[in-house]
Amino acid sequence: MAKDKKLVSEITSMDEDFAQWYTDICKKAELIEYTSVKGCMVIRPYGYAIWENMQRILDTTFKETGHENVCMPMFIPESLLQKEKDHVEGFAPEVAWVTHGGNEKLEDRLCVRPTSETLFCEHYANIVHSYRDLPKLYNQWVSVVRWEKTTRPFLRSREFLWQEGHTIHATAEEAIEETERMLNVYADFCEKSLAMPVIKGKKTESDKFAGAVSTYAIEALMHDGKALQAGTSHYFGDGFAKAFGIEYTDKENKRVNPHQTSWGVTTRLIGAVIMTHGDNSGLVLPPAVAPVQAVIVPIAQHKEGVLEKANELLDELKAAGIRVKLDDSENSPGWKFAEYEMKGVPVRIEIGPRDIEENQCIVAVRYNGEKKTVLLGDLAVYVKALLEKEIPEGMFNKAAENRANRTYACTTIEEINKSLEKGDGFVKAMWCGEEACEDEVKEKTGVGSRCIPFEQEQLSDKCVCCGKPAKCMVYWGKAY
RNA sequence: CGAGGUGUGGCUCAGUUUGGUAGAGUACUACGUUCGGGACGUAGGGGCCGCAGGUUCAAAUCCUGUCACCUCGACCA
Repeated sequence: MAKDKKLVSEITSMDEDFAQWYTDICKKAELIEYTSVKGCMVIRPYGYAIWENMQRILDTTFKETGHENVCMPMFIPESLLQKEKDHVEGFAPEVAWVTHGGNEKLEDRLCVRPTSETLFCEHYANIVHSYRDLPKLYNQWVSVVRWEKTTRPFLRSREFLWQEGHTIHATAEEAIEETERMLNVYADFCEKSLAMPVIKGKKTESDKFAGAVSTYAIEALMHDGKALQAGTSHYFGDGFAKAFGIEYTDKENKRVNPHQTSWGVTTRLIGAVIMTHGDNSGLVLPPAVAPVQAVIVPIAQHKEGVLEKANELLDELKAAGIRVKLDDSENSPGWKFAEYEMKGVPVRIEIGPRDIEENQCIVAVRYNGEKKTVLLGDLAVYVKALLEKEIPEGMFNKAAENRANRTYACTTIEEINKSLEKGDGFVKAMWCGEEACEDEVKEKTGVGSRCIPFEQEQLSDKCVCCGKPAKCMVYWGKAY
């Protein structure tokens, strides 16, 4: 077991050292390891277990909403990728190509999927013939490859794990409803399971997915005031259907094109959790996705009765359905405290000779550092309540407060610049809808449009940039 | 791709200016003492000093080339 776990930098000196703080946590909490494959990373067991928990929760919801899991090939022939013009233009600069099979050169080279719309389309074209075949609600858990120039663990790597949902519907209304429904699934997951507040909204024209009619997104604000897109949901209209020749016969015996959606979240969510909740001592995990929800640290474990009692507590908490671990290694208690704080374990239970005499133990909460003495008889119920209610709610409120402190409502460019002097964050400002203004705001202030939130506010009736009548309020922010 | 920086035990680095036995901290192994916030002692193992050439009696150190990685800028879940 490696023991040098101290964080090199601290979050208090946020601006310069934030990136260092972030990568330190990724490595020291044993989430990842770098490899000889540039821009890719090993997700280690502890990091992968977080992802598995996210998968389990989301997949359960997908099943409840009627989706079926499938698996498409990893390769897409160039000819297939070419069929939808906007789509190929958007993805071409960042796809990896397979040019040879063994020693033979391929006639139609294959790209390693950057996303699977084209494959799903080909499949739909084969199986959708009648209105009775619709809708089809699919999802797949796979990895995709995008040849990024600069990479960062979880936030941007060349290969990443994700879930991509793809659905096809008879009508536009149905498809739009699905797009919004899945965005809400993501938002609920982020807010309830990850304790991370998000803004739900629509992307501007310039920022939408390649080939989409409209793109919806959830945006979260990180510790350092930068915005992170945590999930997307796209409505495609019938554009892909036309390009791929997907048609069905409706009730009136007419041939028509169906309407499609796709939506996805990725292992980036792990990065979002780190940067939303992490602190100077390391990672802070929301209980719902923490691989270990509670750790028992015995004090003076060589003394009689300590390990026996610790094991009793272990069994009791396990029986209560808590993911609990007893660390009976030879490391000192202080070392163990620091170790599990680094790894973000939500609850720590200390049990030593003094406690055993008093029939109690100490329960420490990771996210706020609070320690309490709890009678052994009450422990399981107490910890269960912490994990299910108090900790997730407390973490959410803390994150929401940070976001509120870093959200600025502005009516002029000058005001935006002045606000940002206090630190990066979300800027709320009115917009006329013109791309020129969107670009100008970014150029003059450094913040780009993140989304047009569903929850609109009327901050003023003029565009923050050109002063012409405003169409909507936009969230602006710096991206990673 | 444009600019800057760094390559030395697993990790963090010193040593390079001025060439002369390969260093420290930490981690690792063993034994003993410890144990309520990253314990201590003793002993031990571990290096083609990024790679390839060159100069020299002698190169981690000087010269040439090369590769890799990191940070900052444009694109991106």
